[in-house]
Amino acid sequence: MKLKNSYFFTLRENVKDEDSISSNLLVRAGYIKKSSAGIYMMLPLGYKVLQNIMAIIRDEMNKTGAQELLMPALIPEDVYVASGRRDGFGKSMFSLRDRKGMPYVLGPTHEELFAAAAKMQIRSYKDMPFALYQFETKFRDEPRPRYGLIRVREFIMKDSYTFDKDEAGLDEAYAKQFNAYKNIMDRLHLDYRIVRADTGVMGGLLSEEFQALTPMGEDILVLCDNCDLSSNIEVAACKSEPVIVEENLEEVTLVKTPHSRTIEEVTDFLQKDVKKFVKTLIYDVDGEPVAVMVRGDRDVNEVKLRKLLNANEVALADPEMVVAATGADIGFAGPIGIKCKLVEDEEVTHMFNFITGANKTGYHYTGVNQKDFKADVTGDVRNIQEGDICPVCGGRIHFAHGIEVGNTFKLGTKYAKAMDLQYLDANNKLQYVWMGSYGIGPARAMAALAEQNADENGINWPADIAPYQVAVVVISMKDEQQVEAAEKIHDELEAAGIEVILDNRDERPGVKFKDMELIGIPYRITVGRGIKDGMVEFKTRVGEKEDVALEDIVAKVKSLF
RNA sequence: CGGGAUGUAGCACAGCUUGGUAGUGCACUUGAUUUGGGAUCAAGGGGUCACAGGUUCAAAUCCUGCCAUCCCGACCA
Repeated sequence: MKLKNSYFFTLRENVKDEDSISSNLLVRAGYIKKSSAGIYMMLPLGYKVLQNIMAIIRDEMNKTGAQELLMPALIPEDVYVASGRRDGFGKSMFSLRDRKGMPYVLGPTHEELFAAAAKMQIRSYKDMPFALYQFETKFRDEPRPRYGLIRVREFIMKDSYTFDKDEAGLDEAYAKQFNAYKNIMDRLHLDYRIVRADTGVMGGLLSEEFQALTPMGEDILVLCDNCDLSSNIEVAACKSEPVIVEENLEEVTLVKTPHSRTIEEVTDFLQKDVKKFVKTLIYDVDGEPVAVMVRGDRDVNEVKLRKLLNANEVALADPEMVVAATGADIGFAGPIGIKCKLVEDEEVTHMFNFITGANKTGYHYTGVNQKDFKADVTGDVRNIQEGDICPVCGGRIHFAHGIEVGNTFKLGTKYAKAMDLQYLDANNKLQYVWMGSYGIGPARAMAALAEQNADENGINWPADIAPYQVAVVVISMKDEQQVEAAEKIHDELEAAGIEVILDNRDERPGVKFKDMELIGIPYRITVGRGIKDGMVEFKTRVGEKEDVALEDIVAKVKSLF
């Protein structure tokens, strides 16, 4: 590829409406450009990287024996109504009507259509197992797109689906896909962790996420200093510290706490350790108010709460619901005398003589103990924190941040039941098909790689991901000898199947060097004044310069691949 | 969906308070001098000041509405 007369541009400054290292670099380097909120143009350089990533994914998918196909993006709404997921997705589905008024949606994920496809194949247990996959554009109307390619509203996803006759078959298929995902992450050179996660809208038996580690990642990964615990915070179990029993139980005392609503305000006012407080939050659980008690320095984990209560939707209650449940303004809720269901975090049962709201505006109770109220449900409903005890081994917990690049689900028979996907077993009995689904976001992988491999000069792609492996920079386009030699190197490398970019623009050397580093080409050959002595210069993206004889340079570069 | 901010040249911004010829840097064009790490000088091109109304002799500037984008939160596969 020769730069002159090709589509290529870079920007010297950061752009205002990009909010992460990767998106700023990718935009500045001319890989992508925001078209509207959460929707991006994939420009030639970006599309090349994306295709390199997709090629690796496709290769690993094919190795599992999965077959590639392509589903439509435009899907009748009925399909999601039938599976019961129309409401689950809610506003995050793009929906539209055709000329006859028929409601359609733009597919956010494709379990339903794949189940329909499987239905055409499956009659008996002899028709399984098999696996299908696609690279398809997904549409999800995110409330808040951000971080460039990380959280977008339109993106390509590789999704695969496995179909088996029983759980053992699913386990095997899942293991195969899981292994392929590990290979993919390794071949992409991503620094990643695999964590247990919530099954969310997908439902099913098991969910594991492939998280690319980066400080800007939106997901919090719970890791242990001592064992191999690895979990998304949304499902990380908590274990309470050893209990120190306090013998002297105080009596409940009403204390005036004017203008003290938040935990910070009350702890400041009463001059007590925040761990002596219990905060009581009012949640709207499927329309009903539920009070949730956690220690003052803890956060409620809504995923755990939803599971504990077997609920569909959990959200903080609006002010009217809070006032109705507590009889007081927001900020004074407590367990004593609350007029709704009461959930107590397991850790609170180990606390003595603590402080709670009094359900009376401007007042709190001190000296509260278990005997003073009655919880309807007790369970683990808090977020684990750094420094907590590992629930598995007793070691200490620390956090990492990650970008969810891939996710694997053991769906079980949920979709088969919803879509009536059955087969005849060997005993001539109808059984439901066991499904797995597996997603990976190539563009997220691209952003995560840029995030993980950036320095002050730009991106530093792994060699087999970069849009071009080698840049040949001509120092002076007026020097025919240089131009001739550079073109020869370019042509020979290209003939050898190496992706090479020839910077033959009429620019100063500094501009060319900066640009090649910004876009992240791993190897650079500079053809300059040394050509008079038959020498060119070789340099890796982050390494030192090295003089190489012109006749050796092609062989040297070839030997790197 | 709540709170906040911003829309002025391809990019980053100033100008708005106090209405009166549309500005700066980068990028772009031409010329000269340069030429191994984002050159210098000179001369240029490029604008419906998001959009729609209103006030005014006169609106980027004041008022109303609207759209978009971003940030914080909520939400999130």
